[in-house]
Amino acid sequence: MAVESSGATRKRPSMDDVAAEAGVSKAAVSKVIRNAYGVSPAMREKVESAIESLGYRPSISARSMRGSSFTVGFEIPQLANDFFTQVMQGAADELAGSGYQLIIAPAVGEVKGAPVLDALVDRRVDGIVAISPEVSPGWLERLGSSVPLVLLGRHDAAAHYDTVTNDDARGAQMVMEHLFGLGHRRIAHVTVGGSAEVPEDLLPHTIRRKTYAEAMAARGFVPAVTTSGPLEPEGYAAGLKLLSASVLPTAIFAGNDTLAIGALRARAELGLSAFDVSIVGYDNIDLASHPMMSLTTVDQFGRQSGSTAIKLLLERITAGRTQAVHEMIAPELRVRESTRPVTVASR
Amino acid sequence: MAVESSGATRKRPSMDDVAAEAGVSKAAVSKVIRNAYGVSPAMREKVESAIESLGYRPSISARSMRGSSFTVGFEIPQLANDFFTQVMQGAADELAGSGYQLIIAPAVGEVKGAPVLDALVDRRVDGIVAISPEVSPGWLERLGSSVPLVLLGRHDAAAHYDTVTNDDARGAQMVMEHLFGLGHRRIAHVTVGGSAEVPEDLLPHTIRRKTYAEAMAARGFVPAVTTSGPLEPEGYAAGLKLLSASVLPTAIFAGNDTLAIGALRARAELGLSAFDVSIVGYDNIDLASHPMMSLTTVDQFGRQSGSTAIKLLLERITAGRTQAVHEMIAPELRVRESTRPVTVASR
DNA sequence: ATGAAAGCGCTAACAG
DNA sequence: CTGTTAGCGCTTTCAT
Repeated sequence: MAVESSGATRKRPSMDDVAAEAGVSKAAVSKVIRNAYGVSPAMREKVESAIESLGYRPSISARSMRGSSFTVGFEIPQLANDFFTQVMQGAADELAGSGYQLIIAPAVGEVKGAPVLDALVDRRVDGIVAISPEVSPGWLERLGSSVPLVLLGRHDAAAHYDTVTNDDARGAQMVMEHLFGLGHRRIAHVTVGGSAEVPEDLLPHTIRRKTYAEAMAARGFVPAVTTSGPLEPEGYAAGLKLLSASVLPTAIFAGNDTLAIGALRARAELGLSAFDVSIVGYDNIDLASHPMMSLTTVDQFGRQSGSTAIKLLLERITAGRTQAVHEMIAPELRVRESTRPVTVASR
Repeated sequence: MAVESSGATRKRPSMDDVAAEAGVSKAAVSKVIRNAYGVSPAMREKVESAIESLGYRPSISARSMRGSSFTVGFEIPQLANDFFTQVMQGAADELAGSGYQLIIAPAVGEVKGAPVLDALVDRRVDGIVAISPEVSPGWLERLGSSVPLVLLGRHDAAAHYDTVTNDDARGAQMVMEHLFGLGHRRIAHVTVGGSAEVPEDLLPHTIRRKTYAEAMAARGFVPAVTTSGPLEPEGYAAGLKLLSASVLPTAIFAGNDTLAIGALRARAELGLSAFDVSIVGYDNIDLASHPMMSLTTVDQFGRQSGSTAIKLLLERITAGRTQAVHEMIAPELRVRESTRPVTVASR
């Protein structure tokens, strides 16, 4: 009787319809779907079968006007980056089965992070995980005081949001020691341009760059920094420029694996190999371990970062934690074949 | 006066607050933010400055209860696949500046497509783009009759949703001709398992597999199909199995590039090269053109598919089109170095 | 051109 | 344990 099979598009049933079908009040239905306290087994039974037979699904829009949306937003600055993909996977896996739905909002083209974060808040997500290298700490503090917020890849000593990051200084230091140990002196660095909004020492790329420059200076070598966009083709362009110069670097430390893959592309295209110029990345994306790529890099445990971020967020959402937590993951160097001892010829 | 700088978290302003601040009615404010007909310049001016000074942002949840949510949902079955990333990029770029926000909902782990599509509808998105190889045509027809819907990678002759796909039979045919032309006879195929819910001839992977099997049979060769999961490690496992057998295939046609990269990993790890066994993929992800990978594959223009899907969706959303459109993109073979003429030794 | 009022589908007191 | 009653912040008739 509740089942109609007419072809017409019928309005989706509301809570009122369920209440009517079950012969109970709206409030009762609400309690059942929320597993709230105070429903008799009989009531639950009636309501559930009404829900079933009507195919009722609660409107999240309506729910979120009073209660929660059971939705977690994840803002990313870029789609074409396997490291971010890895992080998102960790987050998605961690969130699975929690009753919350993950929605990913990419900041694409000219749109920086803040408008996307706003868009998420406008949609009343219960919490936000973000990778937002473009947004100022002040702006984030304000956001964090009105919605549970976890930032990935930020070294902010924030009061109103959590952070999950890796020790970029340590990671970059390991890279430099590795290269120095191989005898390299003319080491170039490719970095991703930061934002004027954000202090230098808060962002992975600027910390890596700074660590690089200091390590070079400490040995009396001349730092050579190339600023690049974040995409593989841009890493390729940077690599092409460096490897077409009159005097080549013996090694390139790319700010991340995506750029390193681009640099490898340039190196291979110019007929060069690891014996001519070493290349190091940062992130340890899955591709880095591929034997045909074999990229020396720094593992910063993307999946784990993603899942940690969700854990922290859920603490804020469900347990109501309000004190900020800042997690720092210890990075590990992965030495592979893209780096070689410097040769006599190239020295 | 409207600007307060207390540290306390103040409630975000509602339309009522704006109306009060501007000294007009709620309805007037609503008209202004919707650019609706019938607002005097003076009114618009007053309202806009009130919005500005209060930092007002409309609640999408509330709006979507009567009107629209200005949100487009994109469901994907997998995060770790560069082809999907490419498609999403095309979609994101096409949607940029349209006033709609893109939200991506991944179907992760055990969760198949349908629950995620439901979650999107529960959140009242204005339209959905989906890559859902697991959902039956009937289910999709029902969904499509209640919300604008575009499916990628489906060959369904659907009445209530649009499709954007490539000619998989043609693409697979080109692969087989290429391999036959190089003298290959023992060609193995790695496919992604389909769903019992969906007829064989509607899905890219099953069409490619069928085309492969027919092409082999037509030449009197024995088809050898390995079914695999969709992840790179699974492609690797399949490759490892095939390449550790007592009699090796001379070529492997992988169902997509992700699997092919996995197969390449196995090949390289076993100390084999294209001279021993050729490997072909399908998709032409960016990595395929990398000189260190150089994967022969079929270009199915992911970015273009994504942008086409959004165009079609917007036609349904804004222009109210209701007649289904089915777009088929012509694939192109990209011959690279992962395939070689069969050698005397391996023949 | 503007505003008052009803209502979208739900949750949250509060009564009974 | 159950139902009634207000809203949540918008959009939408319908008057004015």
